[in-house]
Amino acid sequence: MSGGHAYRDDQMESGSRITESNKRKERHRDKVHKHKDHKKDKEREKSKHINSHHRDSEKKHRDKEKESWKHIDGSVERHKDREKRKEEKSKWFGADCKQERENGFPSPPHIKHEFDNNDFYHTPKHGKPVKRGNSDEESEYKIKRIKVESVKKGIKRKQKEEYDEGEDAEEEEEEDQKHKKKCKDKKTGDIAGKKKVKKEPEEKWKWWEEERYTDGSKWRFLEHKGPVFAPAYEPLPEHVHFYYEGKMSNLSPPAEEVATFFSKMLDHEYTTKDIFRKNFFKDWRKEMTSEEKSKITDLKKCDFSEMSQYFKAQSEARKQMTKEEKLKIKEENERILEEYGFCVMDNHKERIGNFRIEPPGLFRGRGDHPKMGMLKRRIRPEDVIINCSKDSKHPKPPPGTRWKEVRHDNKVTWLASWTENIQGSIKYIMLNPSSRIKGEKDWQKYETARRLKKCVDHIRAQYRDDWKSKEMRIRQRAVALYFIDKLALRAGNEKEEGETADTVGCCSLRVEHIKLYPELDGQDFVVEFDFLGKDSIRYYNKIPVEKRVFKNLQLFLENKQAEDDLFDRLNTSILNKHLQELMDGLTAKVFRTYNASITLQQQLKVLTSPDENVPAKVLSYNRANRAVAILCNHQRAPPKTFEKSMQSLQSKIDAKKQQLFAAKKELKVAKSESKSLHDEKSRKVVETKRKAVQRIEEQLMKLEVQATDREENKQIALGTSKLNYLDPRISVAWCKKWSIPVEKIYNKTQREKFAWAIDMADEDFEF
DNA sequence: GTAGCGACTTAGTAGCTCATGA
DNA sequence: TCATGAGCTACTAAGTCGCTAC
Repeated sequence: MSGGHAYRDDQMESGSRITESNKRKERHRDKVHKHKDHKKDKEREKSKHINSHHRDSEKKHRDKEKESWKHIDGSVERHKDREKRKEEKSKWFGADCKQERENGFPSPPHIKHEFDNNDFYHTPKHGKPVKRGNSDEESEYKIKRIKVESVKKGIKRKQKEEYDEGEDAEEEEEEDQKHKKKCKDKKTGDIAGKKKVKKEPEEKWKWWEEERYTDGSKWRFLEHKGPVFAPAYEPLPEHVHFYYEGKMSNLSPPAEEVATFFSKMLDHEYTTKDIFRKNFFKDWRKEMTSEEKSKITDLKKCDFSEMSQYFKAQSEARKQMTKEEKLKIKEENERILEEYGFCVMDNHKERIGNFRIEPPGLFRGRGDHPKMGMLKRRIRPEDVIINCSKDSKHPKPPPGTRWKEVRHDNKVTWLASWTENIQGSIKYIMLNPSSRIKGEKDWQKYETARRLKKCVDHIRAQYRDDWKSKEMRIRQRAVALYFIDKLALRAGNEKEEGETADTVGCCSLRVEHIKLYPELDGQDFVVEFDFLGKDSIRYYNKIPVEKRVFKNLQLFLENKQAEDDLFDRLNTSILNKHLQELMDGLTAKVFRTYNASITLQQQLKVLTSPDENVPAKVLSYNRANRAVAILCNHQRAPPKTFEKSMQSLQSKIDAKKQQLFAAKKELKVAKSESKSLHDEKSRKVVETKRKAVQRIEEQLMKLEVQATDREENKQIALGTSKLNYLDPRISVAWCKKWSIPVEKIYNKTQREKFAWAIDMADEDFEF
């Protein structure tokens, strides 16, 4: 890794989402001259040569890799299997429909038995031992498997640990009993099945051992129940009022609904912001009757406090609900999850990520978003496009409504979509990260990053060479790439002005975002970055760069105003096109993935010491993770209760220290007693006291480690890098190498997402 | 080449849940 | 049993990037 990725404590100190008005002058976005000499420009022969040479080796590698994919692809076999599946499907369609009702999905025939490898999803590695009885029993068992899986994935997700076998046997039995009631016959079969479920751990579908589609399609069969819509607006009770100029006023239901959105946010900083208030008021007025419009003309004269109090009381009442009431709500949510939270994709029941349509409300843009406070309108079935397979049972729209469209596009992964009214962008209903479709993509992402590892030295050599190019566009590209590589900056697409907050990435950096220091704090050629990145999170960093980079930056800044683009002859499209030429599938964001993962791997090697115990090793892991989070600038607002929780942890530590002191004293006394008495009883007392001291020391150490970890994590978010940038196989390999339970670093959801890595990585895995 | 769109990933946080300790 | 707070999940905004039409 060139240059290394320096930790930036100063950045963390000052880093925060910037909300101050970062107004800038009308930006000079005119890039008339940008790339005007592009056609005339030709790549230097040398660079061409390097490129072509590199491309050759890349291609070889690519072909090799494609081959390896092909190996598990087996497209010919897939074709055969498809035929087979057709037959099976028609056979199933003729089958009785009882099962439809029983498992809650209308087309169980398509749900693949987890043991069945006789389908177009062919499992080459392990022919699973399947006990097959007569056909009746088999179909019975199929239903059972599906039910058990759904119960585990859905209702019991939170209570059950996937590696815990025996613990939840009672609950499992209960669920099994429920299921037994649903299945209408064959007592013997049920009992046999029940025993089986109790004894065998859940069989997870190992999609990573199966074929992938190579024709660009994402699925063959897709069936789901459609999205869940936001509940209809419930008007306020009679005694809750809105006041205008101190006078009670009744609002029409549409106006009242929008008013409730504002009143619910009254305690939030948003409602103090001018843009928010202005946008809200403008959109609110659109919902008013003409009478209301003429009456309510000034937001300052509006009093929402009674409404606000009502919602607070409601929220409080929810908290005070009895156990039974809470349980009832929980059960209802579980029922909805069970009904709408899953789909059937290519014979497997898969969890949907977000099956609820976003409810109406006020838009909460981040940073200085010009559209904050605008009304996010209610989405109706008529706005929603459903995507499913032709041969599936299509989801039904709510009574009296219709879908905007039902389409059957298997080149995409979404199940439903609609266009939101704030930015006009499309929103999707997609699968959960634990699904095959997301997992495959994730795995592929890390494989691309690993390919970059093989050619990164060459790419670095080339961009260093390009710093000397005669062409400005090439120099700019090379310097930008250096920043993306060294500092893990995002690509930085251009954004439509006035539509979103003013944030930038590498390619869209402006002159005002950097400062050059020929010498600073004893270091030469320092560049200071200060800009708002994604989500308006501040990026602040002072970094010494190579002389040539520094000189180039000086050149790029010549004759430019603060609001001008630093890289005026570069955009993400040009950069990615160039990267694509260097390596197939290479884009700017691959560098982030690569540098994050390689940093984790290196840091784990450096920080893990073999003699440490498990908590200390986990602390080392978190520190390695933290190094990546700092590199990627993943910040968070310090938790509101941070100081308090640190204080309470510190008092626990103090108490433990006192306890240890006392225990040591007792041990000393016991030792001297034992010395004088020389009997078995006193020796036993010494042993007990010694063990007590040891136990307390361990407890103290755990607390201290916890405190260190928490303190270091104050403003850093580890989750984002863990979920999106760190190849999970590195973490799994580390766990295996040091015998750390994987549960120590991944929670249940994360283990589900990374099931592929947990299964496939051994301790020797190298990124 | 570029603007716009569509599909997807990446991102921080509000609010809920559940474990823990008094 | 209850209060508290840490951890987790759901939510949805905000990015990236490829494709298409002009």
